[in-house]
Amino acid sequence: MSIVSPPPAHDAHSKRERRKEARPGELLQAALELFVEKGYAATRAEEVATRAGVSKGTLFLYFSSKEDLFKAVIQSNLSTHLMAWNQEFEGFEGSSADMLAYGLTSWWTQIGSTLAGGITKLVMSEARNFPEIAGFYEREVVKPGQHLIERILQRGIEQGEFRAMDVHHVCMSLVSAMMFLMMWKHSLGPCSATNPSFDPETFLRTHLNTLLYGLLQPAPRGTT
Amino acid sequence: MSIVSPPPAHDAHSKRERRKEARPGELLQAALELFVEKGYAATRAEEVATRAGVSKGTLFLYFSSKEDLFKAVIQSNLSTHLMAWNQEFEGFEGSSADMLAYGLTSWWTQIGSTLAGGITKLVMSEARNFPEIAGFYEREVVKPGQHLIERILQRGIEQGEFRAMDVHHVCMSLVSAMMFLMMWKHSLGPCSATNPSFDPETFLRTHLNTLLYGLLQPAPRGTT
Amino acid sequence: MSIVSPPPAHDAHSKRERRKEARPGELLQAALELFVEKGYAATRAEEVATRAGVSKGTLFLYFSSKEDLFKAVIQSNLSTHLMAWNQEFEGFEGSSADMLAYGLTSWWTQIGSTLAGGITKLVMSEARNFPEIAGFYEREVVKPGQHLIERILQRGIEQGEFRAMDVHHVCMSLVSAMMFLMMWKHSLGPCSATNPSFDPETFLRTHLNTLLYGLLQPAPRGTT
Amino acid sequence: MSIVSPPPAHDAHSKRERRKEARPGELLQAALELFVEKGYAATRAEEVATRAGVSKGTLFLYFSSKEDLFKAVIQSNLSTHLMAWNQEFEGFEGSSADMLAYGLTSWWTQIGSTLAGGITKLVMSEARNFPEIAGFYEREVVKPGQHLIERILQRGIEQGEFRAMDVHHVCMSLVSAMMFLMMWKHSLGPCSATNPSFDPETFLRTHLNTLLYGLLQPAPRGTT
DNA sequence: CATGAATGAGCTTTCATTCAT
DNA sequence: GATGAATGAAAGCTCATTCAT
Repeated sequence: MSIVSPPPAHDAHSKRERRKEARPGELLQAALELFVEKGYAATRAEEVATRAGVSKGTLFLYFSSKEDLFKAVIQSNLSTHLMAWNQEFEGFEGSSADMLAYGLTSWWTQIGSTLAGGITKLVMSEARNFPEIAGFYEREVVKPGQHLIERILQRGIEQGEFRAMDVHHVCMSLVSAMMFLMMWKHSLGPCSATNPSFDPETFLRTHLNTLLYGLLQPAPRGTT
Repeated sequence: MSIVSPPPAHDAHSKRERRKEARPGELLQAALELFVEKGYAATRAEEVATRAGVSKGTLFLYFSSKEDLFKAVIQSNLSTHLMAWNQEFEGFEGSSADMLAYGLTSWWTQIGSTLAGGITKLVMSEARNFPEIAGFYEREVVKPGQHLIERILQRGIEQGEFRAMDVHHVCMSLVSAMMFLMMWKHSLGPCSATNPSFDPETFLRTHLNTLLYGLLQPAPRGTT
Repeated sequence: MSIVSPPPAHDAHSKRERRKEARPGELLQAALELFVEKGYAATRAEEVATRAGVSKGTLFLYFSSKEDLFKAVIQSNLSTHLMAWNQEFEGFEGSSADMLAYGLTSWWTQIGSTLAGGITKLVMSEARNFPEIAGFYEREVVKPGQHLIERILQRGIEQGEFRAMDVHHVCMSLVSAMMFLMMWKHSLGPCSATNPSFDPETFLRTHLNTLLYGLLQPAPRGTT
Repeated sequence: MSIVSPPPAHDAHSKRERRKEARPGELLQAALELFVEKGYAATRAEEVATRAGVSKGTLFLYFSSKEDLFKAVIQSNLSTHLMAWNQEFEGFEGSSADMLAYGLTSWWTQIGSTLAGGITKLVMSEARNFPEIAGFYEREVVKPGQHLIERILQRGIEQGEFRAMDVHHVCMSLVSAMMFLMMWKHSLGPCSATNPSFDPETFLRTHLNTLLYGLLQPAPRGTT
């Protein structure tokens, strides 16, 4: 169940040929790890090749340039979990607040905290240099994700759980927390010895709770 | 009306000296533009110089290295604002909620909506490759910024406006919205024609309101 | 018959591999020539590469920096000889005076009269600017060289050939002659048409003889 | 009695004008010190100017280039002490051995150990790049120096103190010790923590004594 | 197909030299 | 004359890309 889709191994082929077919996937996996770890520019083509167990030259046999490799890495790794979540949404029975909590938790476990989270950071970092990728990412990830969250919010309103709201912008508030976590995990976080106690899951829970319950004292509410 | 270094007030100086005083500001402005536009690593030192109307060598007359230039860009565009805000905080008379609203608005007007907002995206993107800059940014911007917000939240609690909360994590919720805006504006935003209706100021207001008042219906409160 | 790295003995290799094995030697030879001719600082890395028949980049494939190249030049031209001489010393049967004579002659034949002699001049010239190289030279060449000479002198004393002496300083007297020759050959010598009759080998022999037998008339000895 | 010839100070001139006339001398002095200390290439033109108390531009008012400055430094500092010694030689009454000892001692005190010694090292280091200077140095310093030493040796032979010898080469043996000292003092010496006990004057004395008395045991002399 | 030696454009930084003031 | 801001030619080093083997 690797993020990278491994090619099916026809068992009639020799080991060597199977190896050959796996090459692109191995290279993509190596590239993914390194790009996430060090960034696109700072990753040398040879490193990718070495980690994939091939030589520099071979890399360029499968990808015409480093840029091409980058695009392939991103695209091959954006088969999002969104479809699964969409289905879960359809059958969910609990409150919409629970749904959000469940969604955020799942997201962090399955995406945010994994290499896939690094891809988001990568895409954000390189978007300006690779507009094509930015567009792809928005179409494949951002849009569907927003749609799902907005549906949950809408459901909450319709069921009387949530008060009326600007669904789109509230959705962004939720998304912002997720993006924040990914950027932190892959940018400043690793560079700072501070905030060592910062715990993503606690943050997510706090964020959601604050959004749900608000900060103001119940008492003086009507007063303001 | 540049954010960077005010024009010289002395009028007795020769044309050349006036140029000299203006140089650092011109270079910082050029660097800011190019860094935000193309990224730090992808911007050549000579480009910065050229855009500032000087030669390569002159850049290094004012900044000892490209990295030094980057730091100066951060400092002149962000650090200074933080100091000003800290002072405003001291004299602020209104409610803490107003204070947050005022702070977010000021931030958007003076930083978020300007090129300076791109610096954050820049730093996040390059942090792993330039740990020293990451450290510098954390020391000069993140820490002071968090400190300021947390003080406001604390003030709200002490004055009975806000309920007890995990100050640090709530602070992050506010920060996440700002960071989200900056990433959006400088990463995916410019690359996608979609979300044209997305309005940062409305988003900020919505975000703050949601944090303050919560999403849940007042009625079922306490029930959940 | 180059001093540097013997030609490959393996004959099963392809043309390309044979080149690869020869490269370091070719580069070292080119570097030696240019360094001696123009000085270390005044020699551009690319010149060395060009003279060795390769491109700039290739040089750095074999030597991680220009300084590294310099060290390798020292090592391949001087350090190796010292080790050989140390071994010869162990098996030498003749008188210590003969040993000195043999040593000086060998030195002149194998180092002093060759380009390798220029290295010493080179190191002396650049020592202040490249302390690390100076240290390297002292560790690799000066120390072992002095040690060898002092051992010979010591042997002479112990065998009753030489009278008691300040071994270290007498060693320096021998070294000074060698250094003088190298400085002369590579500094003033080539620039002056004078002293055409100056013959290094005769000088060395005279120097050693004078050191051995002294200048004073045997008669008035003890009187002074 | 500075090594650098200070221009005569006409007292009718104003202080400023006197300053102006002194400029070249001050620049030469500053350049001398820095060239000796750091070498020609490693000394920046601006450093020289700063040490002389003027600006970069002014340096080029007096010397058309750094190279020109270098030549001027060397030439203005080679007014050797040889004339004085030649005169002392004429009137010397003691033994020729004493004369050599006295000469070497004086030389070290007045030249070898001073900045002038550094000039020699400088000349040796840069001779290949400045053949003109090398020639100048040989004519003005080397030749007269050799001539003086050879005359002393000749006198020793004629007076029956010394045995017959190859005067020229023995002269070189003496010179080699002096050159060795200067190179050591200005090259490897300052870079090596080793040989801390190395004392130039002791070395010179030992060197001369060894040359005079030889190393071999008096007893087995006729035997060899 | 796979390799890895070789390439060379490209980048940051230095510093002698110029010239407007 | 004096100044010092500005210049731009180098130089060391990296790394994506090529291609002979």
